[in-house]
Amino acid sequence: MVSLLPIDESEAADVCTPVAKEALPADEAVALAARLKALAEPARLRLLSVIAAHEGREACVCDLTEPVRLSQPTVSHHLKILVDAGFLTRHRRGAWAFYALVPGAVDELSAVLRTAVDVRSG
Amino acid sequence: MVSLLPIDESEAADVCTPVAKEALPADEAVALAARLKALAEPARLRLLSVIAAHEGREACVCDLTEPVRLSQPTVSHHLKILVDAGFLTRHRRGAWAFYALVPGAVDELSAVLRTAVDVRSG
DNA sequence: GCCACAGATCGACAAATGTCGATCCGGTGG
DNA sequence: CCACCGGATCGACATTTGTCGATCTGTGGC
Repeated sequence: MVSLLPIDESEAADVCTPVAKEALPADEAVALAARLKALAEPARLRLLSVIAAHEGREACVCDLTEPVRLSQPTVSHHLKILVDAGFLTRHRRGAWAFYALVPGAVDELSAVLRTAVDVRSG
Repeated sequence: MVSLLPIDESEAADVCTPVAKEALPADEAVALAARLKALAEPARLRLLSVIAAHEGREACVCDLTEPVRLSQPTVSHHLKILVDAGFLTRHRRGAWAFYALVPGAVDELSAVLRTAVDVRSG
């Protein structure tokens, strides 16, 4: 029903939505997917894990290239993505750049994920 | 330290690991990243959400193309990815293919994610 | 001032990913 | 049997993504 794929603009103004519960809005889906994309990479998961295992939950780049077996530019690239997504913070100490876990970031993401996608049997 | 990026095979046999806690093993990271990748896409998040909002937590493809505004082949493609990742099941009923949520899948993923990456302050 | 080193950025490149139209498959109903 | 409809698969294509070597930036020591 509803034809196949009209995508005509005439239905843009839907006064009353016949759908029972509205799904994830497109912009929310994009935002959530962006954060998930930051985690959906083996190297980045391992980077987070290595940092979490370090004392003080922080590490500099030179401590990270060897465990993940990647070049320094590649590690820097992944770290930037994790910082931009809010999972890490960066602060310089002397010549080194230290990356530290943002404490509740992963927890909060998984909570949002559950409420946005799964049961929500309200 | 440890030089820059040797990647020589001589250290493959590490009898005693000097690292305090071992990070995510590479294969585990790949497996977890694969499941996260399946969710890290706006269209797929919305598909899951639309299915979750349907009565009986299941829907056929014809009910899904319109909410996500994508062509039928693209929707089928995304659904296959979600099935392969274990978030949906597919079963035919007459001419239609019904996709249903796997109840605890997202919950379990977020639990694994937390324990694998985040605090684990043990 | 200059050199050495940690790290970021750039440019290039291969591989993976999202999207669609066209086509193929498989039930339903005439 | 044939037409039709829901859905899967295929082939093509543009975009994104991961990776690296080369280079730039910036900090500290001499």
